[in-house]
Amino acid sequence: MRKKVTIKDVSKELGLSPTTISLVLNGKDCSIPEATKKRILDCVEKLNYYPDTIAQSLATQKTKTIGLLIPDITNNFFTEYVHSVQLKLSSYGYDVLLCISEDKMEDDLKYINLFKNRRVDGLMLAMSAESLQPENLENTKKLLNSLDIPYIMIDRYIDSSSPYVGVDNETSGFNVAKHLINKGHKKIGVITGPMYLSSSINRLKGFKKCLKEHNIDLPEDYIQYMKYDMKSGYLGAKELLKKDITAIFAFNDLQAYGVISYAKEQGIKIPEDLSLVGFDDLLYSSILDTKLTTVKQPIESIATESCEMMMRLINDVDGTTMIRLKTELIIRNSIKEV
Amino acid sequence: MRKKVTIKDVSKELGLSPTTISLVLNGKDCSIPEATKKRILDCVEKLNYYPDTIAQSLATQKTKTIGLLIPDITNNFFTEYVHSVQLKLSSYGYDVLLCISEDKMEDDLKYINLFKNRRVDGLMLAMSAESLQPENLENTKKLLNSLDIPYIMIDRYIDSSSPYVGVDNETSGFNVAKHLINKGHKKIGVITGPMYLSSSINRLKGFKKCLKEHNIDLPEDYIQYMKYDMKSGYLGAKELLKKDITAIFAFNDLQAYGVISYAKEQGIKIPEDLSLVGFDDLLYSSILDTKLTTVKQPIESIATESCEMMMRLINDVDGTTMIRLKTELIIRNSIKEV
DNA sequence: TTGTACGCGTTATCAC
DNA sequence: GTGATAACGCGTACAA
Repeated sequence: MRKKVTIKDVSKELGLSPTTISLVLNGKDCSIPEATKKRILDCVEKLNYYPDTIAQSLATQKTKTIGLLIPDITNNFFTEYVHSVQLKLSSYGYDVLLCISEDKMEDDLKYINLFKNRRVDGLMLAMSAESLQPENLENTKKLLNSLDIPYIMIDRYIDSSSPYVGVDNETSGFNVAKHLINKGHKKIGVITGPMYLSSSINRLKGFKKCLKEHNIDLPEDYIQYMKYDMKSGYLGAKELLKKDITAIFAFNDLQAYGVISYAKEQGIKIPEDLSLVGFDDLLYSSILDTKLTTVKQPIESIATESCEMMMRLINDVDGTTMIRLKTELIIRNSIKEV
Repeated sequence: MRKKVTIKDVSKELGLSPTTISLVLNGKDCSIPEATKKRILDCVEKLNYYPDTIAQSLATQKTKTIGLLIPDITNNFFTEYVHSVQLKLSSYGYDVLLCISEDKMEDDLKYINLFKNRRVDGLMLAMSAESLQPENLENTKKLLNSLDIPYIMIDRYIDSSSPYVGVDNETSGFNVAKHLINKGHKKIGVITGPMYLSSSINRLKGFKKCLKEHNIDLPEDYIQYMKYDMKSGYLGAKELLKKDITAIFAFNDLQAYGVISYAKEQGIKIPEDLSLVGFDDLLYSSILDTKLTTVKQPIESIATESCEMMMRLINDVDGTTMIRLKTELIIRNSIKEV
């Protein structure tokens, strides 16, 4: 194992002081002759010197690392987000430390502490559902406030005091309702996510608003309050299909897959017997036997916007800290006109 | 932003030397009175002191970080692996730096260099298909050999000179063939992955071996050499269904989904008109309309074994460096008896 | 049992 | 234009 080449080695080789070399390498070319500059660069190349990130971090107190916390890795919405973020941040010279909380508050805490210890320069957080429950909310807020690291919330937010990037869930919910109503549906069941997540709250809000505008009733038992996974979709469908509904709005695609699974089991055909809308537009939604009509989240834009916001926070430049992106209704063939 | 508490602060507060405190904190309790120990621990608690990871790293030359490189984040095989690894490593006190190569050799190179710069303590690599192509293999080997960091290959290997964890693909391929043959199939089409990936090579090898043992022919045009994604499955099915085959063995589940998609489009029923086997047992395979018979990779075991091997390499303890785990054939209903 | 002094590899400050 | 020197915060060998 060959020894690491340090700046001193370069210094000795050239008979120049480390300071000078450091200046050139970091582009702080106050007043160094081109000739010397070239000599340094050549020598660096020759010796294959590159600065030690650790030592750099200690000296500058910056790690060029961003902590990224997501609740669920089986949900492709988050994995695609992780990918885009990693790509984008790397173009800024930052790397990402990834942690997965499995929607447990305990892990949020554990990993945020880990990020603090690692002295990451910024945090991008999609907090666990548990941390956002009413009884834990105060503690979560306290935790975030005590952070001396810039952070932004992703996908789910607490309140306007924290920087946030996500989609306009209210309008999205509204648009789904509008589409279903246009197709003649009046008895629509809903499968929500956890109702302490802003995404669920707002999707439902927009949905209800549109129904109200059309004087359509939404009985409380048409709403199944569930979690954001496949099993919840299955169970929700089971309940809803006891009522005489003609359509289901699942608050994410995983749930919609669960609905499909239950319908299949019961010999209920989609869209002939039941219309279905999802949310997210995961990869699989386009290849299922019943191609799913769903709301597409602009994952790449979310990633781009959140990375740019992060850079703004880190570099202390002004700009908006609350971004809600538009979604797009992708119409496939899981909805029938009635 | 309050100042970080350093060991000196603790030292001053107590009137003890930093050395003593450091000793206690790192459990090197050679001979320190319980009383002093407690005083120190209490004070550390009170001041909320925790050591600076960066400074620690610089001093010890260890970062307690593992670089994890995967080719594709939309493939749930890898995401589930990432999750398990992160969990397992964190129990050893290690964190993971994640990079995704999108199967590009250029990115393998870029990220491995990044890992080197970051001075990670170890590398876990699922190299890109491109890096493993014959024409690039020499360069890839050279790159790996020049690494002065312990590394292991995941899922796909080069040769026995590199530590490796994966599954026994040959036996797996053999077992799929056996199952299909038992069900009466004789005309079986195959959709492979890139044939410079060990996984593909060995799956095909085992598959052919079993066919040969049963004196069953495998015409060259029953084999579609493709990539490990959904589109390849679609295209492969399109070709294969021009022949009079009764079954298809797709080398991963994503491809199988592609086959399903094409079959659906053509009104070909699975398993009535066509039998299908996949590989991986992704989450979705159990909920598709046609529940997929597939080979389950023990992802958690792969993660566990690879993390343990990593720890062995890092701590220089002996042990096997080549692990091939057993797979399990999950029989659902995508195969018909003929 | 405890303290001193130095090394880790940079960057930054301030003379020269 | 260039070069000492300190600082970053911790670990550790060695001395007391």
